[in-house]
Amino acid sequence: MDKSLISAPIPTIRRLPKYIHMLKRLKIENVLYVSATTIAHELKIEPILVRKDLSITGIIGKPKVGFEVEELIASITQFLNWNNTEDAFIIGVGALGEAILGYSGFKDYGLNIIAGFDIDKKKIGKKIFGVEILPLDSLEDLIKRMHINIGVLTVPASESQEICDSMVSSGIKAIWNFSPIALQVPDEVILENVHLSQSLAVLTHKLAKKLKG
Amino acid sequence: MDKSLISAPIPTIRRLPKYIHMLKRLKIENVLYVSATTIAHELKIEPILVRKDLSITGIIGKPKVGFEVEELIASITQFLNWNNTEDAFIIGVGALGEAILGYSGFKDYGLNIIAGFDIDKKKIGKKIFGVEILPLDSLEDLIKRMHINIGVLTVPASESQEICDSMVSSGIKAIWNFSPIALQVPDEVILENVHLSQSLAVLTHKLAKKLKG
DNA sequence: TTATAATCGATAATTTTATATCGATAATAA
DNA sequence: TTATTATCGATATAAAATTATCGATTATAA
Ligand SMILES: NC(=O)c1ccc[n+]([C@@H]2O[C@H](COP(=O)([O-])OP(=O)(O)OC[C@H]3O[C@@H](n4cnc5c(N)ncnc54)[C@H](O)[C@@H]3O)[C@@H](O)[C@H]2O)c1
Ligand SMILES: NC(=O)c1ccc[n+]([C@@H]2O[C@H](COP(=O)([O-])OP(=O)(O)OC[C@H]3O[C@@H](n4cnc5c(N)ncnc54)[C@H](O)[C@@H]3O)[C@@H](O)[C@H]2O)c1
Repeated sequence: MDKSLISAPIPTIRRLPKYIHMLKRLKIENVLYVSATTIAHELKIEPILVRKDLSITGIIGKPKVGFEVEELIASITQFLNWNNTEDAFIIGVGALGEAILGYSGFKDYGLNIIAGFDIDKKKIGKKIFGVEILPLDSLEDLIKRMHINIGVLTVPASESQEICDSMVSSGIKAIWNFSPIALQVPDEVILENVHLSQSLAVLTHKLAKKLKG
Repeated sequence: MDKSLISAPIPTIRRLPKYIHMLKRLKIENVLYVSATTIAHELKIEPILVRKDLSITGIIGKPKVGFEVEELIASITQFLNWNNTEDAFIIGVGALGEAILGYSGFKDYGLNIIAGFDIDKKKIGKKIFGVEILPLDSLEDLIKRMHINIGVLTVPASESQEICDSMVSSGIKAIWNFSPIALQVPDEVILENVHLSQSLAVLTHKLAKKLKG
């Protein structure tokens, strides 16, 4: 049975990486077992929620001791399909694009960026963190020929819908969008947005209440 | 009555910036009125949910026409307290920190980064995008003296708890954390995490289901 | 060996969030 | 002027997510 085929609530999926972060640290510290209670305490969530989240990945715990750390990492990783890294393109190698390109951590999250695309002639042809920057013209052809499923979109907001359309027409399956725009994509294309403004909204609203209230 | 003092569900707060993005575009296009139906259609959410979200900011719509675009922008902005930008420090001016520092968009989201801090001597003393980079040693003193409320944390994960503790002891009120770590802060300190792995988890999980299922 | 304590995991209850219904309102057209 | 239509916003319902309860299990200590 392939774990990554099971459905889960989005909130659960979003918490799973938090568990992985903690578990990997525990592994480094040579901790063999960890209980839902311990995880919950560190991550400030309820133990019962931790157990529910973990159980969806198929792991079975041991009463009195908890879960085996390595087994749990493997279970979550399989569930997220992070054991199979997907090759991806990034479009727009500016400040943010370059930071993402240079971040080695994403390989642990199932993402392997193998090429960047830009319109800036000063960037095209160069290698950034070992990844070649290619002209935008070649994007469509390469998505098709290399069967790329994921596009990371870090172009200016004004350009993103156009690039998005171009990727979609080339058969891209999922777009990880960083531009502050509500991209229009067909139902079958997975769109995941990183809108930092959303996170900041929560922060500023809470802070305003704290300072004034 | 100060709008930013009203409580709202977190999901609502997280959607508000999406409305602002769309509304600002409409304003540029000289659109005067917009209905919840129109917003809902573009953002792929239910009209009733849009109305509920907007109503929490105190706006009152007009039957048959909808909401006045400018008034609605003002209403949401006030609710999020984005009309009062907060001065902030950023700690760790690496690839990501520099991208954030250079991003002019955050001023529209109530955040004004006025100084960066790092331990890298090559960076200290320089100005990046007009913002001075100062030595980490001066962080605590400056938070206190300048009454800084927000710290943006973009140091390596191994360093972040220590810097976090240092900011907390200097009286910081809110931390916007980008490192993949569950920071421990006292209850009264607002902690907002940007864990890109969470977003990626949703994407990879959906993609795996799509490709295999 | 037996009692104790911690934890798991199934089921139930509660809370939160999203959606549906419908009368009231205001613009538009007959 | 009056009918029609789109939309708002209050109230009600449904769905989703979280939290509580409790018997079963197993390591640890008496
Ligand atoms: N920098 C941040 O912290 C930050 C934060 C939130 C959102 N964003 C969003 O991320 C995106 C990128 O931001 P940035 O700060 O890196 O901007 P940037 O200007 O530094 O980089 C944009 C890059 O895209 C390239 N580009 C422009 N048009 C292109 C096209 N049609 N095809 C391919 N490449 C093209 C440019 O040459 C440049 O290299 C923007 O949409 C921005 O709103 C950035
Ligand atoms: N780059 C990305 O796309 C990305 C994505 C997700 C998360 N992150 C996280 O963001 C953080 C920064 O990532 P990055 O790619 O910019 O790393 P980076 O190595 O480019 O930058 C880190 C910066 O922090 C400085 N620094 C180190 N120790 C410090 C200390 N004690 N005090 C002050 N400054 C210190 C370094 O000199 C450097 O300038 C990391 O925690 C990383 O895991 C980055």
